[in-house]
Amino acid sequence: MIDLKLLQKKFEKISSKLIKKGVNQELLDDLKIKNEELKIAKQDFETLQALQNTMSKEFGVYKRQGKDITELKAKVDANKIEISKVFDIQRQKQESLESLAMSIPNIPDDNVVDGNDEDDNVEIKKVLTPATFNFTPKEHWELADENGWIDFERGVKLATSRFSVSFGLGARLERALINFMLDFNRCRGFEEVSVPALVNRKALEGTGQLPKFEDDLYKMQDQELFLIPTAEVPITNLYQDEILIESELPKKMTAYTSCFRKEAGAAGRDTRGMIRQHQFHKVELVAITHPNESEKIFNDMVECASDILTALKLPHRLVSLCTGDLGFGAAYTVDIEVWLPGQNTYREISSISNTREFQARRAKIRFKDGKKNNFVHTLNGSSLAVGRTLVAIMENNQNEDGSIDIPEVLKPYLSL
RNA sequence: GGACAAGUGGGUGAGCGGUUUAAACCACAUCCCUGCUAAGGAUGCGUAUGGGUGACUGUACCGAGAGUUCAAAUCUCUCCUUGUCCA
Repeated sequence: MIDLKLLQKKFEKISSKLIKKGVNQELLDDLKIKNEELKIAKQDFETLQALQNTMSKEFGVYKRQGKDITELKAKVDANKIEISKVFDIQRQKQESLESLAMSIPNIPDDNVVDGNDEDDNVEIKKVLTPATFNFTPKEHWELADENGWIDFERGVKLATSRFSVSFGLGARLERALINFMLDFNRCRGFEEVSVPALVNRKALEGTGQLPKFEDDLYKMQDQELFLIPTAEVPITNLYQDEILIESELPKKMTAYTSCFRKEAGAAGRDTRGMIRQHQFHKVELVAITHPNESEKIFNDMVECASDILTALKLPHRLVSLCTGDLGFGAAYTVDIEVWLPGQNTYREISSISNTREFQARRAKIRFKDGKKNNFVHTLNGSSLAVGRTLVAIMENNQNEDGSIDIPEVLKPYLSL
């Protein structure tokens, strides 16, 4: 959640930044007015409440002294009716402010480039040069099919479209990639955790998927539980409602989970292959840090994900997202895009974001900063999307006969 | 699935509807005394939010939510969680 005090103080500056992220002006004006109104309503309520408390105490004194209480009771009763009226106003304003504030995205950092969509993102650097093929490279679904690694039809049979089944070396490669990535991250100081794949509403509100993006989540029918769209949700919320000791920071964690997304807004996009599936494997990095440290750790996380691709000898590039392409909770984001020769383009394989205190404020993750409690910074990033990594391996390592070279670093994981 | 019990500041743990302004102890912080593998004393010490330049102060919070009452940690109801004993 954005800092309402800060919004109030620097309304022009902050609202202009939020508008660049696609929030409309009226919403922000409304938020400002509601915030001011709530303050007044609260004061009204609290004044009456204070009066009520004093009178109640007086009541006790009267009784003890055996005094007549009829007059006092009349006053108290009248005040009580007034309180309930004022309280209703206050609560209604509180609720409407809260629901509005929860749907406002994070404020982009100053150095995020203005832009509307992914076309305005800025390339930071390229790593490794794509190989040239002396034949026309195939797309991964052809290769997956030829090698018997992935069966898209049977995935549809079992569930619905955008589900697939991996077989044999394809399945083993996925598992090898997961283990390789987890080990790699562990060596970079990220503690491995294993978390639930179902989480409650509060957790999703904490990281910002709710209340706005419920349409993209799979929800249980008989319980208020959702399948996680990313491990970021359970890992970050591990420390929800906690006050951490400064010396415990940073907390750096990595986890492998399946992720589940309805892909509600992506009808028609990437319908072939395993680029965009409803269920996919992902190894995630999350860091909970002191505010002073978050930028440094952010860079570590980008480097970690990029180095995994380098270790796999996969050409990729780093891209800084523009304001219009930033996710809901992110203050700034670096995407890593891997080269896919079959598609002759770079495709997102990792997205690393610093949410600064946006999620911490929502999930109430704080640390003792001297005498005061302060919000931590939370960061998350994929390292990496497993399915897309497999796609990249297939397309980049393909030979003319359709066979695929296994990356050296994975061979120990495959007992090859 | 059934029966019973419990949930109180960082921890342990008191709390007859109204001197509770949530005791006490531990931990922690600052200071004092002492003077060296110690020990003792004083003070402070929850969270959120509003007002005030500030000292200070208002309000809410005792698992969550509702109710009874002038007044609820305390009484009632529902739910959640944990524990124990059944199946």
